[in-house]
Amino acid sequence: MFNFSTSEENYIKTIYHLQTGQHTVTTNAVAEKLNTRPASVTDMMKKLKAKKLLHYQPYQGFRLSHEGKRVALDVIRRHRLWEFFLAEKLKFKWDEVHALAEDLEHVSSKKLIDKLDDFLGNPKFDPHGDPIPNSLGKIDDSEQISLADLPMNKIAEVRRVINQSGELLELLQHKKITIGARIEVKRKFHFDHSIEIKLRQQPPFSISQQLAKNIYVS
Amino acid sequence: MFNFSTSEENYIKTIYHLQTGQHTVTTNAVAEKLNTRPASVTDMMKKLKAKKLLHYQPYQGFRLSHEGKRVALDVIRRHRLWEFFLAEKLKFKWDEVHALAEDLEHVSSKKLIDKLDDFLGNPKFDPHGDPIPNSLGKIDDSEQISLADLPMNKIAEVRRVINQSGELLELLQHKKITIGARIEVKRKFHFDHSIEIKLRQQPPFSISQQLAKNIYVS
DNA sequence: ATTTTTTTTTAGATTTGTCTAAATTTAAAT
DNA sequence: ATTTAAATTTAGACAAATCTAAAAAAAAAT
Repeated sequence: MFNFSTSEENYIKTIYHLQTGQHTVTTNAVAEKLNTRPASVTDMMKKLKAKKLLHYQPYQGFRLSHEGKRVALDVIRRHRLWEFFLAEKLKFKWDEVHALAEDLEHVSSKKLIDKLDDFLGNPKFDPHGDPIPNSLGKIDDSEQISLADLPMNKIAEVRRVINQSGELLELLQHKKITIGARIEVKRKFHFDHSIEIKLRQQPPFSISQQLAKNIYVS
Repeated sequence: MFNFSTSEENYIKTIYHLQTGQHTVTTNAVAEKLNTRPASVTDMMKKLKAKKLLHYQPYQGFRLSHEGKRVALDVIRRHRLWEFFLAEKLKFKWDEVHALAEDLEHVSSKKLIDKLDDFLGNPKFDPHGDPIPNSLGKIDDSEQISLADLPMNKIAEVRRVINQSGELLELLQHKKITIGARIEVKRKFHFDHSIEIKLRQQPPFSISQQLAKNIYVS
């Protein structure tokens, strides 16, 4: 386990997010994401290649190495845990937490992050619904779908809510729909697309399509 | 309100701690505290002088300006709030929090720190017993004395406990002596220097001199 | 198959914060 | 009052991370 600069961590994290499937990540894409110039990206790629954090041949784009992914997941873990902390404990709005977590994520004491994780109750998803890697870098990759698209009689877990308005939160609270709750669709009414759902220890009740679309489960 | 680099903040904070009374702060003293070389200190002093954060004439030492003190208190506020958070919420030992807070203190969003302050219940003292400046930079400068030295029949407030052993904490918990509790010395026994104390809503009871010496009040 | 355009890299410069070694100033000692 | 020692500053260099402008390579268009 080595230590990386804030700048290195930002590049690694960005590449992680950009690299999906087999595709190679391009210089321009990274430059745009990080608001820097392509030349700066090339400079950093040389550095990260020398540190064996990514595979890179000039003009051929790059991909993170195994070690690079490990570092990326570590940064992402820190980021998402801080986001969770900011939203859950400090009552920041969902759209405010990202920018603050960008700074906090670079404080990299492993012990600090693991204790923070415990303090927060080992959350599995951040306030945006993105999964939080555990201390080994393992990430829950189960797909999330809208409750409106959940097949009938399949039990799923509430992961997140898209809309962050006070009105929605009030409604959820009243219906006792909380993050982590197990939920099941019992019926679908085609007339208005409302659905009847069932929570544990409760009789079934129905909710509007509008609400269902805002709730994501997996 | 401007923004300062981590390095600038560290210099300002260090000078604040070193400057007591009328004395001027020396180049060597700062260099030693920050583990840098005197030449680096001189370089930074020029920079901070240009930013009007301190008064400085070559070879004459330096003192923070009004603005410099404001910045210092802001950094110190952030540092001590994070220390409180780490000790109180994440259950770090008192001797572990300082190093971590050194990193966290440079995340400087005012809103973040004010929300953290509220979340922690607006603590007045950090785990080492040092006062936490409020968001305006005002600091509680009341003296702290050992409970063993508190005059009789004078009500004081428990500020901190020197020793951080589990044994001591266990004893304090049993006696229900907590930070912030109002406490009063009722009698002093000269035989063994034990003292009889009284807490609110409780009958008086006595504690050993050894314990009293470890409790600081103000 | 060229030419043109786009992408990427190189070369050289800049800023911040640091350093070493030498020069200068101040303080201490004789 | 000099000399010596200690503290401080200057001069010049370096590493990290960035930039601009120019060169080179790859991709797209004719």
